[in-house]
Amino acid sequence: MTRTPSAKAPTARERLLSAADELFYAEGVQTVGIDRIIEHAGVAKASLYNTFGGKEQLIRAYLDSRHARMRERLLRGVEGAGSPRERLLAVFDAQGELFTRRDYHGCAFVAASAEARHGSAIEEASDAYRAWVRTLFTDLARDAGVPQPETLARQLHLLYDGAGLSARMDRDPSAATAARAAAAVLIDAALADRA
Amino acid sequence: MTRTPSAKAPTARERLLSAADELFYAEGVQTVGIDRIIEHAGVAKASLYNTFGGKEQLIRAYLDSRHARMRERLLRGVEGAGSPRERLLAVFDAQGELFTRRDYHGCAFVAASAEARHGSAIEEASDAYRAWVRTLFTDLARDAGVPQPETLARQLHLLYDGAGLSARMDRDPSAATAARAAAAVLIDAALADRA
DNA sequence: GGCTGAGTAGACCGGTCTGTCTACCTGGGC
DNA sequence: GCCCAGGTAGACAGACCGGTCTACTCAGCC
Repeated sequence: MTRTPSAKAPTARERLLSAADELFYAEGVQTVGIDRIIEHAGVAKASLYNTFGGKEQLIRAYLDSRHARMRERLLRGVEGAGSPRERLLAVFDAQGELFTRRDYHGCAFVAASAEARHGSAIEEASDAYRAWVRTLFTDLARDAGVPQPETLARQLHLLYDGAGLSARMDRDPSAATAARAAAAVLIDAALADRA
Repeated sequence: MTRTPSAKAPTARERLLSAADELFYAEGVQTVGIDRIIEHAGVAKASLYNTFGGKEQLIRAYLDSRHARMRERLLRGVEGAGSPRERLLAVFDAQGELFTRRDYHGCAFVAASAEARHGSAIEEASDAYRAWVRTLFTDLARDAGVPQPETLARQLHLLYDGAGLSARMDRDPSAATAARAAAAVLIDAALADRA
């Protein structure tokens, strides 16, 4: 399917995904029209419809690629940390690196879901992303030996969401360190509950 | 200006605001067009432009009314609580009441900001709302006697945001109780830091 | 050398968007 | 009785939307 040429000149598919990633993320999937994307990609309109089938599927592909990149980013951050406790906190460090980028515009899934219909492809992609994050926190919490890993994971996920939202809405990258500090308190409290 | 007739038949302004509140909140300020609103309000198009000047100003008025209602809701919840600690937690209870409503669709300001231009009236309204929430948490934290009320307020605001976001994205109203439990841990930890 | 698949350029379609405008109605105060 | 503010109904403008379609180009492979 995806032959990942990459070495040679980028295919129309790659150019479209790259343009979609840039424009959809910067201005929103509703606001940005097909014409802007094909122009920015330097690609014919027919290529978009032959390759993806329509705007909705292009949005889906854009979100899936965001999911994959976020997964790699968080896992890389986690594997560079030592103790289980530090691995949990490393998630917030990895997230916080994004906040300092001047093109940071909030969580792509939150933005895309804002005006999405119930049951849409956007909702599916968001659900998949959120489930993965939850699982990551749950696995790390279990490794840390807390009595109720699901409970701690849920609380940390709230902080994770809140940090991304605050970094965007308040235009304040320090949300990551605030979330990290709060996470440390919650983790230590959960660890203190061990028998 | 606003003579608040209310007793007699609702004015065009009131009908428009009511329709905007319903449709904008349920489907998004981008998705819902002028025509849908004036039809739902049973009002002529000219009335909208005479009264508000345009869609952007109508959105602004819609957000301002949401802000006012949310402020009343949270303050009512807080004033019903006893100790300073309970007053802080009451914010999450008041927020959680919203989550159980089947028409809950997330934070209106987050949704409206998702695809808003930088510097727009939407951003102004969101900033005002968020500043008010932050001040509420800060004042309550100060009343509770924690050493660094701003720090605790910031952390609780993260949980508040995360709860609203999770209730929407995960379609799970129990986000409020999870946030409340996490908030209790953070509050108690902050209180334990007192000299 | 000819075929094929991927891609290009751009006209075109029906529909929708915000916003403007004209023309008409109507009830309450003077 | 008259006026007029505030409202209604709806045509209209100009832009843009997602999507379809035709006709053409061109590189690589058999």
